[in-house]
Amino acid sequence: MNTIEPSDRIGVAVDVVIFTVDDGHLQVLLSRREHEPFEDRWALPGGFVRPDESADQAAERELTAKAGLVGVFLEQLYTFSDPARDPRNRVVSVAYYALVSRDRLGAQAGLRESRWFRVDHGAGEVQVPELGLAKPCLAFDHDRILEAAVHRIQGKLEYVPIGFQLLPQRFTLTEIQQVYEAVLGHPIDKRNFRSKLLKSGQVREVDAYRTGAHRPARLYEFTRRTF
Amino acid sequence: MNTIEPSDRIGVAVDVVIFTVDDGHLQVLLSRREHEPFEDRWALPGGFVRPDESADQAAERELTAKAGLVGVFLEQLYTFSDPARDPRNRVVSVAYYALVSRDRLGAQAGLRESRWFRVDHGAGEVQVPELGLAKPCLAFDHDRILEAAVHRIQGKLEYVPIGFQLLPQRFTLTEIQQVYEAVLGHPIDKRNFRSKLLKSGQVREVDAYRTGAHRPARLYEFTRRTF
DNA sequence: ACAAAAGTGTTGGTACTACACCCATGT
DNA sequence: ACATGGGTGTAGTACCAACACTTTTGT
Repeated sequence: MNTIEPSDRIGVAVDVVIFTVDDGHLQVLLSRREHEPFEDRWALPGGFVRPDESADQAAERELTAKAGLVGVFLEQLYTFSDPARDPRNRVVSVAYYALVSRDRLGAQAGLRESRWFRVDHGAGEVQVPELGLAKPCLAFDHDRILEAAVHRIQGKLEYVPIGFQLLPQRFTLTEIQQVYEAVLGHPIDKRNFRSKLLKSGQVREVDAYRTGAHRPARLYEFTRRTF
Repeated sequence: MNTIEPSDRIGVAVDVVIFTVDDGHLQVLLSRREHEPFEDRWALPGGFVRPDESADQAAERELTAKAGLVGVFLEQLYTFSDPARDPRNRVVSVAYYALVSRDRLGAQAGLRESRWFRVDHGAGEVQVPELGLAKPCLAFDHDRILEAAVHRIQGKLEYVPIGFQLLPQRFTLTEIQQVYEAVLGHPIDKRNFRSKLLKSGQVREVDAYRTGAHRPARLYEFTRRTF
């Protein structure tokens, strides 16, 4: 118990659930696997933790390597350790989730056959409609990881201001409402949403308007800029 | 990236923060380490995950082996993976926390030089007064793990009914209030606490009284008996 | 002029806080 | 009888949900 036997050693990986909101829907970045096991199946971006880095660092590294993203919101989600979760080797996965705004997605997201997929979660069930309704639709236990990540951001959104991670620096109140609706999966009353958000002091109005096909919309920014 | 090199393998351990409430205070079970590193220092009970078990199973096994506890509330907390957290080998620790009622603590808790220590957390700082105020007072990064566990149960207690895990099946309203006060670290108004708890439907009164030195107190039990 | 999204207040109900006195029992 | 913990209600405030119309712009 005080020394580590080789047999006690286990592969440690990170998997990152990268979310964005686009087109009024929650989206997740998936990569097509290029190797066995689960070759050609869609999976969460991930990889092994190196001997000299923490899991947090490994997750950041994955984020940069697989999605070209630096400095985005990233938090640990849960550790998945079923001995059978990888059919070949014993691998424990420390799962993370990241939130990215559309405007930080450049051409990078085309790297390594990876794409954004819409995530639906109407009646409790979390689904990736493009991949069919039958579970599992992802490699390994990534369906479970995705489901846990969706539940986490839903719960967290209600009491911590993480919504702005999914928005550009300046945004309209309608845009932030759409983010909330996409994450929570249900419509929200416009007047209640706006008055609550403004009273909370999380946002401040700026002297600019988003101009478009109709009446221009006032722009806002978050008061606490993190990172 | 598709096969695991020996150099990618890392020791995977679990550490369990076992809480109880006694004497109006939150208490944590610590074991004295019998080996290097940190020999003779107090530490959270823990051990390596075996090749054929999940981290959850390893945590349950530790709970039984180190504290004689079976079937108690146990949840994953966070995974600690700083490469320097163990000065000798690379070990990632999946931390858990457990909640136990005093009445389930038998003579078992004397095993392997382990004892309960009071945990204080008045002004945000989490401290084990008996071990002094200077940090670190525990082995490895166990101070950080303990702190994270205290924050977790404080947050969770406010919106999920986990308080009854720290109580015997039947209890008085004063007893459950003392549990809340011990965990949250501040006094609570008696009338507000009672009316809120009763209105929530979490408890049901039973036809029995706790008799003692003064007026007998009505006993209650939780409506949802888990496990 | 019209289509489309922006913007704006009130009302009723519910939940939370603060607060002080009488009751039942053992000694 | 008294000391000790058990038990109870109300009033003010803050938050939440439901709800519909006017304004501004581009076409």
